[in-house]
Amino acid sequence: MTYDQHRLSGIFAALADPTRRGIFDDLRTAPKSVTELAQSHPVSRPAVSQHLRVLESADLVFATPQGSRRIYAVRREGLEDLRHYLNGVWDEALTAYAGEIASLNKHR
Amino acid sequence: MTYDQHRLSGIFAALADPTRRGIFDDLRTAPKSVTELAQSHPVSRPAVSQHLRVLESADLVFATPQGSRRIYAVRREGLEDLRHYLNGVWDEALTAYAGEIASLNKHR
DNA sequence: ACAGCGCGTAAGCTCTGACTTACACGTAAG
DNA sequence: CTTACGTGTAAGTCAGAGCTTACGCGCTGT
Repeated sequence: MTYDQHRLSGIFAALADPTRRGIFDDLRTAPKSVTELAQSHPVSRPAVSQHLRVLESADLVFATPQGSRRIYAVRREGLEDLRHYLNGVWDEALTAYAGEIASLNKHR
Repeated sequence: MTYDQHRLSGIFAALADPTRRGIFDDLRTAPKSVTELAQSHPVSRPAVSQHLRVLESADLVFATPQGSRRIYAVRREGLEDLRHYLNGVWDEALTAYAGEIASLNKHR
């Protein structure tokens, strides 16, 4: 359980940075090389490499060496934990909770 | 569109920190006061206040003054943007993308 | 009215993270 | 083989995040 929490933090942190999420979103369209990504984003190429490292560590992206280039592509399964978390927030004791809120507002 | 991006970053950043997400998860069970939250988490009370401020800025939480105390509760609608984003990642040109991956693996 | 609780905020410290330039190495191409 | 390309990594800088203690203020209750 705690281990999943660590994974979740990794995913959230990876997607929190605008530049990095921009790269991720860019890859959602089609797989691309590092220099190709660097041209579409206002940071240096090493910065892109570092962002990709973070995304890869969070299992959100994977690389496929092709000649001297490395083609990066998104890994949708990496978002499953996030989806589980989201679902958990939504369908968790909804009615009981709504009741508490109601009584809270009533007493104020 | 870009404005939503900013909101998204706020949500991701807010939930990226383990302590802060722990507080949020704690509130999912039931609304609680600040000192109550501080007792359940290994940080000082002011730290909890600061975390709550971040969560509130991200529209993930709201406060209800009750006497001298402030009762915090989760705000599930605050996660809608996140849900939209998640859905967007999943059902976005799935077939076309799969085709690219296939040809990529073939050529390597 | 006055002592105390509950909370927010300011000030300050430390550590992480995003970025840069410089370097090293494998692959491709002449 | 040598030149150029594509990439990862090291080193260093700078801003910001998370935490603490100290303080101030409104509400509570005796």
